[in-house]
Amino acid sequence: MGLDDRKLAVLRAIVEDYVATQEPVGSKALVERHQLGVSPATVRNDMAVLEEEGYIRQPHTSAGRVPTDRGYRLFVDRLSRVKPLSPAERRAIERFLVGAVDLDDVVHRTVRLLAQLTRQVAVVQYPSLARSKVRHLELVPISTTRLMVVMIADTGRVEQRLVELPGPVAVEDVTDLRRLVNEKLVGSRLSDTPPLVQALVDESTPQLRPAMATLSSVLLETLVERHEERIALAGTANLTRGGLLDFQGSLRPILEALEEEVVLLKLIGEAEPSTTRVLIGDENEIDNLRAASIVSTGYGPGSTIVGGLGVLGPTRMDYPGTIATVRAVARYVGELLAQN
Amino acid sequence: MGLDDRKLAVLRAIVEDYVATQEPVGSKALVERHQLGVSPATVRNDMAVLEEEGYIRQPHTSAGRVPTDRGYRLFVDRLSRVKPLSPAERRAIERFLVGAVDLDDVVHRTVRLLAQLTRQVAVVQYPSLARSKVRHLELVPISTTRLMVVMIADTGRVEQRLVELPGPVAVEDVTDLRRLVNEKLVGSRLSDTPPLVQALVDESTPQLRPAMATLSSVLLETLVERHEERIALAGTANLTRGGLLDFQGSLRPILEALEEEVVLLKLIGEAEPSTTRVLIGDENEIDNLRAASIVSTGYGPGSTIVGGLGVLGPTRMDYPGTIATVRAVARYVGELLAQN
DNA sequence: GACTGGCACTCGCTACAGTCGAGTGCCAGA
DNA sequence: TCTGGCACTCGACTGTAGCGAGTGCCAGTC
Repeated sequence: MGLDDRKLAVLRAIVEDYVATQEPVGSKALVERHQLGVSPATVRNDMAVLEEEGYIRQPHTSAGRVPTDRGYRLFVDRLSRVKPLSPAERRAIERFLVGAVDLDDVVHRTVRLLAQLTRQVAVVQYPSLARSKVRHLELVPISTTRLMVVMIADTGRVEQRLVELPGPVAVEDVTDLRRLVNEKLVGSRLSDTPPLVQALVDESTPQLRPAMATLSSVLLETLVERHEERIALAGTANLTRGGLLDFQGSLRPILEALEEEVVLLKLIGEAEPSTTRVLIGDENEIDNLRAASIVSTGYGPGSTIVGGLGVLGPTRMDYPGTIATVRAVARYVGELLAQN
Repeated sequence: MGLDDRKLAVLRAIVEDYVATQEPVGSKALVERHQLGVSPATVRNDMAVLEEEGYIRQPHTSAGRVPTDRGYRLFVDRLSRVKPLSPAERRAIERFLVGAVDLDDVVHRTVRLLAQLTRQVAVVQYPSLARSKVRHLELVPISTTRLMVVMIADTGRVEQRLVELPGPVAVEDVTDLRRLVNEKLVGSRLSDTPPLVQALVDESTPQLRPAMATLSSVLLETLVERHEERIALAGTANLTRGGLLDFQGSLRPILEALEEEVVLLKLIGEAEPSTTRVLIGDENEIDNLRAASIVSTGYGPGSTIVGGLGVLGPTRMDYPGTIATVRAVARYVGELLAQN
């Protein structure tokens, strides 16, 4: 029941042709377009086996074959090598590199670039706060009882939050607070801060304690507990390529899923170093995305990972090309971040 | 050739029925469902006139009538009154009010609320920087030659930008810079700052001048010239309601337009006080949105306007209901902003 | 003069039958 | 083990026919 080399070649040919033409592929067309060295009849026999094993299926009798999710999986794992990028793509990536002024700018450029190169929906997670270190905390008095706290992370992310103090606080006290939190927190990972933040409250003078208590609880709440993840999205219009054949006629579930940040984070936010994750159709845990595939990876300066990025498209997707592009973009973004 | 009352009533009935059923409406069905007090034949004559005048049209001979963009326009201008909100809607809006911690939070909640209530695509512009006043400018040294400048506006918006200085600057000099820019700029409208910023450079000591020059050019460039407008979007999945009948079969142009911030800003960002703007189909200047209508208005604390919000949907839209909802949401958001 | 009922006509939609052809499974033979 | 041949399946397409919603027009009525 093992699949011999020719059967694998047949599967590969089916996947490639189907991805290219979007039409079920038959035995005759297959031998014409690929040098398989055997007759259509033989290919048919191979196809019968592949179908039995669940790698391909027939939309209906007397139609060609179409890869199943399982077929794509085998293709990705064993039958394809990563395509080298074209010079044009390489240039496009480099061109986008220059002139980014800002983390926001970098993320937006990246997500658009990714959408454009892969012609799919692109998703980029902002550097995760949980994986960032505090570079600076700024406290800006808005009124006597209100403070704007601005956190600048080493990844370039800036988050702010309004803090409603329990009572009025003098300007000099704000200065003290600022000094204290910076002394204690700068340089530490946000995910490691809870004990430090607690210590801050404990060590405060009685005068500062109430303010420090609210401040620290806000810090914990916004920056650590429900860690403010952010996401950028682009290329949704690419979903309409290939008419209504992909995604079985309705974009609705896909569009709904794309609006849920939580869902997207789950998909691209769980990146591991230097791996590219490919989720094909059913492998996906989100019901709305059963008709889609996701290719994602982590990015970050050097070999550390601060966030994820990836693309989403129909299961009928050019996996080798997409994987190559996603990896390349992630690497470039990493370099860009390392420069700062 | 003026339209008498009954003809207007017929038009109104056609619009209402078509919006409700999404099907061309015929003379017989019309007299059955509305108390017009005349026979189908009479209605047919009226329809013929309405068609001649360009308010309705027939998709094909022997089909019912469908309103044209011009018909909708007449309906909106003269035949509909703003629907009062249902208690449920009112409650929904109020419920969303409480618990917003942040400008970001407010904007996101608003856009989701709007999408949910109108069942259309919702767009909310962040308070425009051009219409905000500077509340505070913070300069945070990132390295000796790099400064993070954080601007906090009175509307709650916070923008940051990395500044690459021409040479190293001492910490005390940063303190001076900070004091100077705040003294000069706090309280002023961003759109009015260019001369002030120029003055800042002129009045600087020779020691500070190079740094101040770069700083001020960055300020001008990011905050004034290409005034960093931001936009939030929600409810794209609502585009798929009504199958493919709306938007003549393809969502692509719509989705493309929605990705262009510039386009959206043009649509909802040009708000005038206390007016609700309705753009119907062709009236729209963006080609991609010829099949869509936009209902938008301005919002802001009190009677001032700091940004725009609105929804986008098919021309076949419940205008009275949508207008009411958009207005109500804008008013509530304004109140919310006034509290801060 | 305005409205109405009646009538012939239009034309999209659906159902049905027939044809075509791509593609298959199977089998006997090399 | 592969191949050529053959019968079979079934979706896609075409053409025809009947149905019915809806129209425009006209003669008649109030």
